[in-house]
Amino acid sequence: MARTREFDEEKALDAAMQVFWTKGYEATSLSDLTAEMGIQRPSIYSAFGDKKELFEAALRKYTRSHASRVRAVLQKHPSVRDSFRSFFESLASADYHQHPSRGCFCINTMVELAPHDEKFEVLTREHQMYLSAIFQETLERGIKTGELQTDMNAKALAQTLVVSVIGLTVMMKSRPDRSFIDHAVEVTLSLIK
Amino acid sequence: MARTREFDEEKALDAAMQVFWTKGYEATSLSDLTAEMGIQRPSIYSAFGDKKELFEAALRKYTRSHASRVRAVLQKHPSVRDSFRSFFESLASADYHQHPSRGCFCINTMVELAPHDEKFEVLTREHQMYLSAIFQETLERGIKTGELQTDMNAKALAQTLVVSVIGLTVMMKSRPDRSFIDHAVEVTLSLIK
DNA sequence: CTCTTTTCATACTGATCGGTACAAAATTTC
DNA sequence: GAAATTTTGTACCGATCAGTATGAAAAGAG
Repeated sequence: MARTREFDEEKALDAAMQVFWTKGYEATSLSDLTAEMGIQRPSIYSAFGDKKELFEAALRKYTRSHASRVRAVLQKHPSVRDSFRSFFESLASADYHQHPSRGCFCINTMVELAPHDEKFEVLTREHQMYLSAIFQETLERGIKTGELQTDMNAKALAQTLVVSVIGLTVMMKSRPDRSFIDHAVEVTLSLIK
Repeated sequence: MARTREFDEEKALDAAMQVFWTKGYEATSLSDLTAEMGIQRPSIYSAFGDKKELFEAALRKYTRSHASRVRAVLQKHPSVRDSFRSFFESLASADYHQHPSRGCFCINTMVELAPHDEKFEVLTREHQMYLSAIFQETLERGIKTGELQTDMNAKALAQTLVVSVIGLTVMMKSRPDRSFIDHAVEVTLSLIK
């Protein structure tokens, strides 16, 4: 047939994800992208479409891998409480000493694009709903094993935990004292009874 | 002396605040600003400095008025619990049926600029700390009047409530079911014992 | 009224934006 | 090998970006 593609599409998309994650959509230029992806503009357009489509592909890649990482952490401990503690503590310490604080790509997109673009409103909402469902399943596992109170509202608590994760992730971008985050985590975990 | 300024500086700054609040820093152009502020570019530069300085002035105006609105709501009811309920419910319903969801200007800035610009990291952090202090004072008032348990950690709970406010505000940008927000508010309020 | 000083509107700057036309390079099929 | 087809690098497109030079308009001071 013809010439074969010289670059690895997955590696290029991953590089694009890193740039968009770090700088956001508007602040990322095509020149930033070609530099980090290691390919030229026409290759980007032929492989991924325009800037918005590339961003969408990058975000989808992120949410997929993020969801599977969260699932893994929540299944790491037999105790549901330990799982959530481990989840919140990794969240708090992960980006704490890295600059700039990239936070969560999906949350960043909720703030920057969701209000002005329905596609991203839906995409980000679906990811949060998925996280909420994972949290709920985990809580229900705890109820079944007898670790958690049988009369708790697993759905409502799962939704609250999603809100807390978002709040913590965003709050960390302003670099408050470590104790601020630790207190909030501690109080939030106290909801899991 | 000389010619007097024809525009109202406060009104112009307020218009700039609305634009930046709605569109963010990067997505707002000087042309957007001149159109909404009703003045020409040289007037902006002579009165406020460059785009970043104007943004900073707009954010400072926002945080001042936001802080006083929050203070007012938290003092509206004799009962601290009622005050927080009223605060969270106004938060949940305020922007619920407006498009686009502007959320909170300070939170938007935490996501867009704080990670890349220390000035805004500090500015947004200070505002969150101030909110946390208001929350804490309100909780301590409740302890004094006997409405709340005397052994509660007012500081830790105030910080948790700040995190919840941020989480709720950002979550609403993806327009989840109303019940999602209501559940999270209900569970969060249950922390105020 | 004249002079001085500041604000204003217009129009422009170089730089950068997202996106593409085009032709050389490369690879498979025949 | 030659032809066909796709990718690649370069170089460019018009549009828009943030910011400014310039001179006219306006208003107080003498």
